[in-house]
Amino acid sequence: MPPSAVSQPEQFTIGRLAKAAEVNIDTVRFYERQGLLQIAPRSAGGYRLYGAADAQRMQFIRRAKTLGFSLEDIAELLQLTEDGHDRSRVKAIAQKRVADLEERIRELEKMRSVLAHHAGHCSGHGAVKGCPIIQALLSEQG
Amino acid sequence: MPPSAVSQPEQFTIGRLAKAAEVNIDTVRFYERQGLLQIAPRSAGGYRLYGAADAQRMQFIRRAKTLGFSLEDIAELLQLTEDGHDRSRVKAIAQKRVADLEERIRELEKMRSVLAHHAGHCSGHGAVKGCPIIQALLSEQG
DNA sequence: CTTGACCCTGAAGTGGACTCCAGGGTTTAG
DNA sequence: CTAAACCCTGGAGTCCACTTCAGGGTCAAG
Ligand SMILES: [Zn+2]
Ligand SMILES: [Zn+2]
Ligand SMILES: [Zn+2]
Ligand SMILES: [Zn+2]
Repeated sequence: MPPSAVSQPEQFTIGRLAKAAEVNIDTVRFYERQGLLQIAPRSAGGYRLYGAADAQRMQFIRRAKTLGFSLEDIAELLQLTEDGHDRSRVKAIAQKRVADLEERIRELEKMRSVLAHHAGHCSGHGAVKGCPIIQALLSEQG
Repeated sequence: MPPSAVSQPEQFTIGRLAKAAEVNIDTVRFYERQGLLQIAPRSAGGYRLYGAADAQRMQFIRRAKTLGFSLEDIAELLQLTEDGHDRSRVKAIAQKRVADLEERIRELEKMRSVLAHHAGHCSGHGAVKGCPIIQALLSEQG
C-alpha cells in the first residue's frame, strides 16, 4: 500500500487491451502481425503483456480508422511518430487522404443524383415494363 | 443478298460480347455463374453463343454498376424486368440505394472535414513531435 | 497441315480487414 | 482441486467482384 507509486507499470493482458479499445481480441493479434503494434513482451505463462502506451496506440489506430485511413497508411503514420521524421510526410499522407475522400464523395454524389432523378420519375406502381428506372438502365436515357 | 432481312439472329461468341461491354471475358462467365446472364446456347464446338439481348443485358449491368448497385441487387433488378412484376420493388431497391449512398456520403464528408481541419493546422515542416495531425490521432482533440 | 487466335473447364488466387476454429496451456476464484 | 475464464498457435474462412491458372479443345487463314 504505497501511497504514491510514481509510475506503476500497470500491465494487462490482451483481453483487457481489446476491451478497452473495443475491438475483437483477434484484431489485436492481427495488428501485431501487421506490424501496427510492437511485439508485446510475454508473461511467464506466455501471455502477451501490454501497457498504457499500447492502449494509446490502439486509440491512435481507432481514430485513424474513423478517418478512413488504410492499415497500411496507419502503419506508416505510427512509424513516423516513432523516429525523428519530418512532418512533411504526415501532411502529405493526410492531404492524399483528403483528396481521395473528395474524389470518392464526388463519385457517390454523381450516383446519388442520377439515381434519385430516375427514382423521381417512377410512380412506384404498375408493371415494370415502362418503369423509368428500368428504362434508364436498359438504354442511356434521362 | 436479301435486301431486307427482318431479323437476322446475329450471333457472336463470348469474346465479342466481352469486348462490346468492355469487360474481361472471364467476367462474362462469372456473371453467368452468378445468374446475371442466362445460360447461353452453345455452338457445335461448345462455344457460348450470344445475341443482341445479351449485349443489352451487359449494358444494363454496366449502367447499374456505375450507380453502385451490388451484383445481388442487379440480379434482382434483371429478374424484375423478366416476369410480370410490379414497379414497387424496383423503386424500393432504388430508394434503398439512394439512402445508402446518402449515408455513405455523410460519413465521408465527416471524415473529410475533420481531416482537412487537422491538415490545415499542420505547417508541413519540422519534427513530427507536436504535429497537429499526429496530436489529433494521439488524443481526441480538434 | 500448321499456326495462332479463340474458346472450354474447374479450381485457386486476389485484396483488405478482419474473424473463427481446433486443440491445446494458464490463471484465478471458490 | 476443480471449474471457469482466459490465453496460446497456425491455419482456414468471410465478403465481394472479379482474375488467373493449368491443361486442354476449336476454328479460320495461309
Ligand atoms: Zn419505376
Ligand atoms: Zn428525367
Ligand atoms: Zn503536421
Ligand atoms: Zn482546430
